[in-house]
Order: sequence, then structure tokens, then C-alpha cells
Amino acid sequence: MVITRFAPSPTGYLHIGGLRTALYCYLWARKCGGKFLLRIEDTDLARNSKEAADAIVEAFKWVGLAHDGEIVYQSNRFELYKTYVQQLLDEGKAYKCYMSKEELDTLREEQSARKERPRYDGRYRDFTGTPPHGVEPVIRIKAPLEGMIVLHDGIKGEVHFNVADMLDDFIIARSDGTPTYNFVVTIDDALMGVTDVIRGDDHLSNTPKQIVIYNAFDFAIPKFFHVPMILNPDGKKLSKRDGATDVMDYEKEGFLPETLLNFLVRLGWSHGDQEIFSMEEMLEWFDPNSINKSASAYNQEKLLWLNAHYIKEISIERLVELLKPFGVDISLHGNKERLVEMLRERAKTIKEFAVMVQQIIEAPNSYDEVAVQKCITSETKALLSAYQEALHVSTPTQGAEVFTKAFLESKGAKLKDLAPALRIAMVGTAVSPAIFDVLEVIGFNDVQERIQKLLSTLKE
RNA sequence: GGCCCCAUCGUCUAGCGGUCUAGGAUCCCGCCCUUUCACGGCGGUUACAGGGGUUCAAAUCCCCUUGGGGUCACCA
Repeated sequence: MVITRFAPSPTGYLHIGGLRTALYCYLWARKCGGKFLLRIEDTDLARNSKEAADAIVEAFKWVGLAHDGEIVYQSNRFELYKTYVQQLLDEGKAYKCYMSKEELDTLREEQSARKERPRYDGRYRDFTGTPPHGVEPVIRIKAPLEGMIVLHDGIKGEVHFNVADMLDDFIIARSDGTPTYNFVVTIDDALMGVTDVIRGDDHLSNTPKQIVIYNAFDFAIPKFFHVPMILNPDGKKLSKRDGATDVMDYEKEGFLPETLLNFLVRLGWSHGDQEIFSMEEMLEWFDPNSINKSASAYNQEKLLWLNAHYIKEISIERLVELLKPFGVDISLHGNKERLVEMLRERAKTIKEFAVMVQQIIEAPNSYDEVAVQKCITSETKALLSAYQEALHVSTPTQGAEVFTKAFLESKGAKLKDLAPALRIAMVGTAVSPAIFDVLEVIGFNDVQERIQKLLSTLKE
């Protein structure tokens, strides 16, 4: 059985890169009928926060990635880790090191002065004497001194590490007794039965250390998939300054969860020329072995395009619901289907969509000056006025198009003589959906009122 | 700096020795549709980082250079 895990450290919100690895983990586990576990790496007591862990769960919920089982919090497992540290101590595979931080710093300075790689010199590796007073020891693992560690990565292929220039006896427990990252990751992955570790390739150089730990315990080494980073549009590492990288910001900006998932799955992975993937299709085709080896840049335009695509696809009911958080409730609007249909194909985000809806359902409070300059003349005003009068005399029983064209014919005018001015009266700008649709959604009564309003505003 | 990873249009990518005068998508630019803006349709500009090999044949394999990125903690 395939067991994957997503193991963020709760130092902030869930960002888009994290979501992508989570998605990959999720997809692979689900596809294989396995399990997708969630573990919060909060061993650094000073930096973790409950809010951050909650934020991750919230983001998962929004995009619909469900993890299996209980969330594992590493901060609850210190006692467990201690027993494993002790085991290594008992077996002589780890030892106490009494070197002080100051001594370590000096050593490192000397080494870099000699242009050597800073590394622990192993001075307590075989120490049997009396330990110095007043120093709480750290626990270091006995790492191999020479040889190669070969990692078979599902994405990068075979990666060779020369132990001599890669490893030293690294710390597995701090002087306060708390275990360090590489140790707990390995213990947890092994204990949780993780078979496939899918994570960012910034962890690639940690892997040899973890392999040392797997070997010390005789744990089975899982498959590794180190997925390349997501870069910002300038090709640098993606950071907060590059706009919305908090997953929940995408909701606030009017993106759909399926947009984000589809966008992310295609960033670094592909299935021929296919661009649009439903969750079912992702599950059908995704394979971490075919993730790209190179980093990919975040591309907002493609995200917008995808979002526009999904806005055109989803149900009217859902769209109506999605609009509510943006302050627009059209659930009781008599013509909501028509309203949604005429606007959905021009909105790239729900946020934009809401603005457009607002423009239709509420009479304009102001009029775009440039548009007024350009489209309103004494002739068009007269025509508008006559049109309003015609509506007033008898509310049309036929459609807006039929009525309007008949009106225009009787006046010997063309649609383009009336439409721009009418549009300004309806929405306040020179841009809107097809004018007849707008008219019908607004309704003839309100159409009259809006014309009246424009005309009287223009008089002032 | 040491170690590691990476390198096809601006971007996401297809390609896994011949079917490549390199395909799709996005962006951009035209044209069509049209009452405006979009949508849609059609068309166009744009890429194998450079240099050496291997081979009858290389975007595809190897090496070097260059360029990017990651990592080197009693952080995760």
C-alpha cells in the first residue's frame, strides 16, 4: 500500500508551493488506493503556532483535499522520540557530545579560515573520559566516515553523495533534550509507514542524513520524489512579495479551488497536450515518476485563463453562492439565470464577476465622463427621451430586441445611434453585455427609470 | 565557496536517436463574428543556452563551459 504524507512546519499560512506538493501526495495516494497523511512539524516550540496549523487545515478544506486519519503533531511525540534517541545511545550508534557552542563556533571559524568545509570533528565520537562540568551534551549520531550514499529519486534519478564532503556526526538531539528535524522526520515517516516521500527538492540534500538514520534503525527506506521549486515570474524563489501565495488569498481574489488545483497539477507535470483536468482525470493520469526535473515559474495569466474557463463551466447555483461573499446576492433575482449566463463569459474571477453583477442590478450612481463625452449628443438625448416615452406609453409585451428595432425604424434611426447612450443609462459606462440582454434583465420599468435618471443628471 | 539539482517559444509544457523546416496552451498581434466589451473562430510573431564529442543520424546520449536554483544550524 502506498502511504504518502504532507508534513508542513506551521510557521505561517499554507502557500501555493506547499499546496502543490500536498496535491501530488494526495493524488498519488488516492490513485493507488493508499493513504494520505498529514503531519505538523512543530518541534521548534518557539516558532510554531496553533493558528498556522489551523490555516493549513482550512486551506485543505477549501480545495477539497482530505487527509486520512488523525493529524500527527510532532510536539506531542517528544517522549516517543526520546526512546529512539536512547536506543541509538544504547546501541553505541549515537553519543553525547560535550562541545560547547563557543567551541563549535571557533572550530568552524578555523575551518573556514583554512578554506575547509565546516564540519564537526568527531572529538567526542569515541570519548570515554570524564565529561566536562556544566555542559549539557547534545546527542550526535555516528555517521559513516567514508563511502557513497546513493539516493534513487523518482524524479531526479540516481543522486550520489560522497559521505566525506557531505556528512558529519550531526546532532539528533539538542542539549535541552529535544530532537532535531532530520531525526523526527525519519522516525515519523518510518513509524507512520510512509512508503513514498514526495516533498520539495530543497530537502534533497537532507536526504543522505535521513538515510543514515533509516540505516541506524534498520528501517526500510521509502521511495523519494523531490519535486522542483516554484519560481516567481522573474525566475527567483517564490516569496510573499510575489502576490498571493497564501492559498486562502486565492479564494479572496475570486479563484475557484478547481482552478488552483488544475493550475498546480500542470506546473511541473503534464499529460500530453492536455490542459484541463478534472479531479477524476488527475487521479487517472497523475504519476510522480513523470514530474518534471526542472523548476517552473508561477504564471498568473494562465491561472486567470483557467479560472475564466471554470467560471464558464460551473453551475448557476454554485455561481450564485460564490458571489455572496463578494457582497452580491442574486438568489432572489427573477432573472438570475440570464444574468449569470450573460456575465460569466466575461469574468476572469468571481471578484470581477461580482462587480459586473452589481453594475447590472443597481442603477448607476455616476456616469463615465469619457463615455458621456463621446456618446451623448443632443440627437442621442432626444432619441433616448423618445425611447423612454415609448416605453412609458405602453410596456412592451414583446422582447427588447423586437420592441427596440421597431422603435428605431419608426424614428428612421439605427441601433448604433441609440445603443451607446442607452448603455450609459443602464450601467454608467460604455461597456456592458449585449444591450438587449441588459435591458431584459433590468426590466422595462427600471430601464425607464434609469433613462430618466441619466437625462436628469445631464440637465444639471 | 563546497556539495547537489536543473537548462525546448516571455511563461507552462510535448518530445524520451530518425515521423522535428520542433507540437499544444498561455500571453501578445492581426482578421472574422459584432450595438460596446468580452466570449468564440481563424491566422501570425517567438524556443532546443554555448562548445566539443558519440552516431549513418542528436532537442533527445556523453563531456566541458555558461547561466539559474537549492543546501551547507543545538530551523524546519
